[in-house]
Amino acid sequence: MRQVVRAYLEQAGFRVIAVGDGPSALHAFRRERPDLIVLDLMLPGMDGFEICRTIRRESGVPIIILTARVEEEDRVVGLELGADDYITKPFSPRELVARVRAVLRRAQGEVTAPAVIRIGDLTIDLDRREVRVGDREVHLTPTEFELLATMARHPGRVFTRLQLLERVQGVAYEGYERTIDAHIKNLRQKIEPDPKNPQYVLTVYGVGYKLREAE
Amino acid sequence: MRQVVRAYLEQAGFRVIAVGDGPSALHAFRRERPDLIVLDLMLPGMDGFEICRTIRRESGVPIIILTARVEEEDRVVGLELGADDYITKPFSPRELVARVRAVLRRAQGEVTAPAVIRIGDLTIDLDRREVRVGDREVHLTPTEFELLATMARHPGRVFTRLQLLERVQGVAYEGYERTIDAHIKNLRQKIEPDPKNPQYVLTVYGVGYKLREAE
DNA sequence: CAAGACCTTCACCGGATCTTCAAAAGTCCC
DNA sequence: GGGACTTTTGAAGATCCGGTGAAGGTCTTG
Repeated sequence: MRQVVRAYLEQAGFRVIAVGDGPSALHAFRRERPDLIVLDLMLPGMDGFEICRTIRRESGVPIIILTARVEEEDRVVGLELGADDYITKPFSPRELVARVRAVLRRAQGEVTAPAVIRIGDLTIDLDRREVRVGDREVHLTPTEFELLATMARHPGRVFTRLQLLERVQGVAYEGYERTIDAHIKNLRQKIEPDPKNPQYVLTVYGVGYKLREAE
Repeated sequence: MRQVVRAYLEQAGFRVIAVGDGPSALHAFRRERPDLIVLDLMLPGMDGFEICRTIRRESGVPIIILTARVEEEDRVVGLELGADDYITKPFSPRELVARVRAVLRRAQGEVTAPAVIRIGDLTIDLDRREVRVGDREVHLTPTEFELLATMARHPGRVFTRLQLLERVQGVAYEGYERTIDAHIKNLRQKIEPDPKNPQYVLTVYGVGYKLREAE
């Protein structure tokens, strides 16, 4: 079994260290600091879950549990102990390799999404909540940022004041539509080179506002 | 089916948007920017793999494929298209929830790469759980360390109090969001040269906190 | 089992931000 | 060019938000 897994993973280009019991596994983990661990729960010498727990206490290394235990309970426990994936035997070696790749892909940095929108000189980073004009960072209030971000997710599309209000203060919007105007004004002061002649936040007369599209 | 999945995920504390066909899925994805997508391959109106591929072109959002197709070939293709996990029917809802958590855990934070993070004079060793300012070691409580470590895994990214709370006391968070403020205050006392003018742990007004990026 | 460490909650304060209004300026269409 | 309507703008008062210190509760550890 161990040899099959090793062979397939090496075939796929990975360097593999294989050991045959729990204590050896812990020891090898501490010595080698692998990029990923495939852990068979049925190792002699130590409860598999216990090994998983111990490793998790010491490190965030990706762990794929491989086992004959098919009980739902075991799967849930394994995943909640911090395993990244849980594969039951019999399994396809090709699938194992694909799962190893998927977990590594995610674990080695492929973080969720850049989430950066660029329009002309304007850069909007949704995760960081940062807005830059050229390379000058501008400070926006929460409402201003939310307004800009809302329009930036659909450049060119027109938003009515009501839509913007809802987005900005939640569905339970109530109150003066014109409040949006005030925020738009402040936003323009901050991001427009010439607030009198907006080139980013455009007015759609009689309807609302929209953000210019990237060219 | 959709309702079952929705019910379980909501029960687990997630906010769910459910749609019933391919084009709606793409549309909802673009509009809502979810943290994770559970994708049924058998949606009407569009090939499931095609949807997966399209989303992957636009974003690194975590995707879990859910399907009745049990062929090894399909699994491998799904995972290689960039899916993070592949679950076949019939599946246990509890397992689905556990897998959603596992993928999110990995995607949202726990990047394995660097165990030591340096930001200015601040050094955070995740494996050793040690923090130094300059070469003075500072003692942090478990909660303080967890807070700092969470933000340090994504310097610059903004975390809401709720996200931090969840991370610090597990998914079953409950209680006062502003508890976080107290920990932040204590953390600042320990690591900031001038706690009144933080240069590491920054407040994002109306949203939460973030850690300064390394320059 | 008791001391100490740690966590949670609360209420108050000052500052940041939001809302509202009315006047001024602009736009549209005949 | 003019009337009706819409948007812009500045300012002021109201509101919201984060920082803080203290008090009490809970968990850990010897």
